[in-house]
Amino acid sequence: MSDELPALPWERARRRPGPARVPLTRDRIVEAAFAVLDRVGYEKLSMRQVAAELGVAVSALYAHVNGKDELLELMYLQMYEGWQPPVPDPERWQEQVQEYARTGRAKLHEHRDMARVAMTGFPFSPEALPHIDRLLGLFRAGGLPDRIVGAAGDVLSTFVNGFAFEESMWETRRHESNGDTHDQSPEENWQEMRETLERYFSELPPERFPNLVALSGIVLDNTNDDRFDLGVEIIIRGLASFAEDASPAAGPSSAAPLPSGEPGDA
Amino acid sequence: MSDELPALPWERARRRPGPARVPLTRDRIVEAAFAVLDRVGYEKLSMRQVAAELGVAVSALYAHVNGKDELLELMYLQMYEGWQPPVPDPERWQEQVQEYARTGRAKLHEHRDMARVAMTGFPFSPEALPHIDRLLGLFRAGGLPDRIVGAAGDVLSTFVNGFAFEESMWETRRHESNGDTHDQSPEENWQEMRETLERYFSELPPERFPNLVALSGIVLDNTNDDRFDLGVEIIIRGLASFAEDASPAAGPSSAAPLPSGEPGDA
DNA sequence: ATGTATGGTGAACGCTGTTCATCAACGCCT
DNA sequence: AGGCGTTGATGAACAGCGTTCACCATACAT
Repeated sequence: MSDELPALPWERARRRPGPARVPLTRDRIVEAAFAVLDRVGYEKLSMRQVAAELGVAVSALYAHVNGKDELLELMYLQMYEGWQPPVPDPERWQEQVQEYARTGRAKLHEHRDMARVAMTGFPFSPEALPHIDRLLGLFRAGGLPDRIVGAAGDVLSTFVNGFAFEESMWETRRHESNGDTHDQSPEENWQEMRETLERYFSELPPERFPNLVALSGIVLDNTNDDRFDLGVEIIIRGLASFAEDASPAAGPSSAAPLPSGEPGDA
Repeated sequence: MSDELPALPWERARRRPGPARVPLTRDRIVEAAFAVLDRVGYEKLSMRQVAAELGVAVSALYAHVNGKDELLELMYLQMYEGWQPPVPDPERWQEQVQEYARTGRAKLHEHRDMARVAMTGFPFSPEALPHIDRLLGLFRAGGLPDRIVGAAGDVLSTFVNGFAFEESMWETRRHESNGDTHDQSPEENWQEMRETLERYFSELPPERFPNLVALSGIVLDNTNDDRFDLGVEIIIRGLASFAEDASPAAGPSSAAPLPSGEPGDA
């Protein structure tokens, strides 16, 4: 972008002809991988496609990245980069958890099929340790007993990832059946799919599926965002019921003990 | 099994020589796929391996199964076959949910990497509708308001699948690093891995990861089963806090209204 | 100007899912 | 009994995948 000017004659001798060669780096590879992912989806994301995106031979990638697994993990890590759970405020820990979960899902929505990339990799990497530690700190600030805190992380992260994963599945299903009809916004498309599903459920034989037909209207009225928030709220209420102060489930908590005296930034 | 007797001479003319040819069926293919899965794991499960397991050409499979995706879905469905949520007992719905989740995980553990097969397929298939309907019935029997019931299914199934999925990931990691050391039982192996992890966490710099080191002992003392049960309990408590009778989180519930008058078997 | 190291190239290997023309065996009908 | 049609397995092929390796061109240091 900065080399578009015609090269001066004496520079000709120093610069090689053709477009200026930007060096290949891990970051550029990851960036290209995201571009390919957004364009073709997880299933067709391949080393060759990434190389093509960069105008480079496949084998060149392997000088910077150990393999496809590592590339996927790099994407996963880059997604988390710069995102940290908030510094715990014991008065507001429930809202903080809600918001944490919401932006977690939002991050997974930043790129197509990102939830599937996240599921691919090994769940534990050293780079994620600060993140995990702060999340645990958030739960401890809520007054949860230590033996609950670990399970809290399990439940919450499983839900966020799993929910986004299912959304990703619906999305690719939509792509498969819809072909290339770009005439609708994604929102309209979701809406149409919800209506189709609602009709399908409501036309089910009520004697065989009494609960499905009874719930078809209520459940499918909700947007995905509402369903997600509700799920998180269920989890938070369950957690709150273990909190060592009182104020279990109902109403906003008033105060929580054990702020676990952690400084804001280590 | 019934054709092992030496063939009578006049039968020789009718039966073709060599081993009696059992016809290829979907069920036999799925069975072979499970055998391959258990032996080599999800990553190396391929159509060719399944065909080899049956002593058959790859292309023969495609006469009975539409493709690999369908085969995986058949495996997924077969896993659920004959498993139904219990008929709801409003007095005991919380224990029923616990038990339901437990046997769900157990089913996913019946075959290696089964959780990954489950994640692969599309989450909704008509064959699973009775199962889902009964699960929803269980939640409704607990007195949960309708708008919660759908989210309840989300949270619970996401946790069960996600938890088993992570276990599967740890398992394949163990296989990769361990190579072929069959000298330990899986239990000892898990134990050893837990100890390694606990040591790793406890040796982390406490000023950077105060919560991780503080929790390293407590969390890792628990077996996977305990962590799973605890997660389910968190979810159940969260659900119970929405129940329309009283008795929210603490203590065993005494009675629940709205049995939703559903007959045991349609 | 020569040498050397860094890093991209292209071809190859072995694997994958899937398709297709071929062909053998079986039951049925005359 | 003999021919025929159908069913269903076969093997070869195609396109694509992840990964490796000998080669080579460029850029810098001597």
